[in-house]
Amino acid sequence: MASHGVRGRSGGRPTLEEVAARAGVGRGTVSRVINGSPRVSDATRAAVEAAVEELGYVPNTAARALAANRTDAIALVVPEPETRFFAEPYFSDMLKGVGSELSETEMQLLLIFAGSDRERARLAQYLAAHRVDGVLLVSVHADDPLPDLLTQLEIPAVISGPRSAAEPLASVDSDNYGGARSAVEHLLSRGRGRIAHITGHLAVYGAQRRVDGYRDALRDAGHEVDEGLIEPGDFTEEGGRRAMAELLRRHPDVDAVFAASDVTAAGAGQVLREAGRRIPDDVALVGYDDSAIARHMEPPLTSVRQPIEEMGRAMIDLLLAEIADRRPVASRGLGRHQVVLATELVERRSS
Amino acid sequence: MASHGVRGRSGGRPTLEEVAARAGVGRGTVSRVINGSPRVSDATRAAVEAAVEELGYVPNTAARALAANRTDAIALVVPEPETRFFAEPYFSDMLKGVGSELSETEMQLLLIFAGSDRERARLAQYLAAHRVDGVLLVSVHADDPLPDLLTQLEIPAVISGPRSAAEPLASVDSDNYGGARSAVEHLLSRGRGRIAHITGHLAVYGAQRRVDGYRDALRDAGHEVDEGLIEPGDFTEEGGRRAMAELLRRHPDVDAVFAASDVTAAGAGQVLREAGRRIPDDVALVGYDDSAIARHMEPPLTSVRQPIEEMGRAMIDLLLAEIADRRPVASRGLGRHQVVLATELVERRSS
DNA sequence: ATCACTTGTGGGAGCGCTCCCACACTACCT
DNA sequence: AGGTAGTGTGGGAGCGCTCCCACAAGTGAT
Repeated sequence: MASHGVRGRSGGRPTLEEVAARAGVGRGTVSRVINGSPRVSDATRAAVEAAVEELGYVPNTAARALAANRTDAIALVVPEPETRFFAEPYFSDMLKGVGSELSETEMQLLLIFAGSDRERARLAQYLAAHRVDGVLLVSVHADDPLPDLLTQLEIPAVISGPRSAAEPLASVDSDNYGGARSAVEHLLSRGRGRIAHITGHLAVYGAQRRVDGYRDALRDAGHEVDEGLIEPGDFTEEGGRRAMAELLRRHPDVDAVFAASDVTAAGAGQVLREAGRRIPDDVALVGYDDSAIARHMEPPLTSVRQPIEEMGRAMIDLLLAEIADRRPVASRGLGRHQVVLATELVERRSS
Repeated sequence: MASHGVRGRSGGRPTLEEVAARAGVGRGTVSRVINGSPRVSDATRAAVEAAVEELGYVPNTAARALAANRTDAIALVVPEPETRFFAEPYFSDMLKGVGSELSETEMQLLLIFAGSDRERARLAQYLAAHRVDGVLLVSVHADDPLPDLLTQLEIPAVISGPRSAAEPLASVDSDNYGGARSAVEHLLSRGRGRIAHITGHLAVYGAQRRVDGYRDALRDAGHEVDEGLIEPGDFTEEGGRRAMAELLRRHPDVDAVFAASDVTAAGAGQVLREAGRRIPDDVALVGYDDSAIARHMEPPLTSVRQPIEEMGRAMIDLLLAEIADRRPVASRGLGRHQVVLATELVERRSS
């Protein structure tokens, strides 16, 4: 029976109640000050803040989470193994943007890898326990069940790269269509007339939009689109090699190639060189992503850059808005839930 | 599949109490089953498990954290900016080891960067709120206040790379002394007699131990140690260049160099080449870390490899033990709190 | 003077768990 | 017969917050 009377006062960390006693106010008032409510007089606020300072009070997150039913944490879910995460600068930039935007807030960021089946099962459990207020989904494949799981659990989520034009989740993307256009227009302005396109994996919506941009750029410049010059790839280096070989076989007169990714362009470049074509003299080459590989290729690769860091920031903005919105459950307006950011063509010696 | 809505009062997630009602037992019994207590009869356990399944019950982490005063989360604190984190394979390997070991448990891993002052302030706040049960500290500088903060807050912590021989925190390290010895012994066995050492930053304990290993290997082989052949560096490439230039000036007869890191070795290699020395013909070169750069140098660099992934696993093991230990507060035995893992010399063409 | 607001404040009632004490029951001694 | 363990089990008492209702005191219109 003596066990509790002592414990609170002398023992561990100070509680709200102790701060209240010290400041000579009620528990509710301290809570209001801590949470920045405007309905507190200046004098009271000062008294409470002094007590907080003196006692070194730090709110107990668990208690807050339990009472308020929120966690003040969001997760960045990477449906890839750690290895790829570290290999691709995409994630590093994204994380930088997300981190910088989040540092303005009280929110905590969790990084969760869901590459293996086991990790995915763990993630599902984690989400079911509602241990985060929202989720950032990057690099999601079209058939991934994760987005639907999130919808079902009613967890706010933002996806980078919508899965289709009708993506129900809030999303942030770069302007794939415009980026592709700028690449093709650049090649046209350099006097190239037989411009081929090696696509990305066409199950990815962004890859489709790049094809659309390619077609429209040609059409608007008065060229007719030769569908034979569009060769399907899959974003990989090997895919680039295969597609380029096929293009050279069917269309030996090709004088420019726009590849849907830098690594694809790298693969295409190898095949071109092996076939004795000089870059850019015989065939101009343009990639996409402006990754490190673009700068290190020989010759350095012209490429379409996406503002990845900015995309990370935009995702956070959307997600925080979504989380704040979740009170009026009915009013899920289809407002500004899709953000598209402009790309930029970085010209180098390959074109 | 039928989620709930029948028994649940107002549509939220099922609670312990609801599971108890469904299984026809008391709240305490369900808690015991959930937490794997052995003091439950098989029949009761089965009934509870069935109810959990039917209701799709998932424990509320916040409530658990509040009642039990633990979070089931640990943090991996990286006192570096994100950029370096991604640049160095060290962290990637470490994270892999940590993640794999942790996936056996219910623990959640948080990745926290504390490169800037602002991030550090945030981290301090975070730790003061006791939002994690323990902390993994990697790549800590000797004068970092973080370890002491953790001690003061009584948060279990494990450090990679002790700050001194008297490191009070539990620590995991690779055998810097033995690694250095093996490098020097290898050079001796290749018939080299004038072996120089470019050190790491000597404020780092591990760098000192490598110097010790260098000295003892020579001494034990019957050579006398020429202190002039020990040139201070700082783990960087530029430091390697500077130190090598100095060595060549003072000791033109040097026929082997053991550098405290691969990048240092790379810097030294440049200077050697510029001075017209061939590697390994005129001067043999050995690095430390066995990083990607070692494989990509010309000629490929012999290097001492540290088992980083395994170090990550060992850190988790130590930390979990420390966390489990914290109940008998008095019995802070100075048991096996220091783990040292063996290194391995990877021989390549530079020696 | 009354009424109707507004502003600031105190504190009760939970949130969903874990901990632990009390209480059956059983089994096996004396 | 009574004692003395040991095993399962139920449920009270919190953990430290937020939410919200009640209420005092002030302000202005009637």
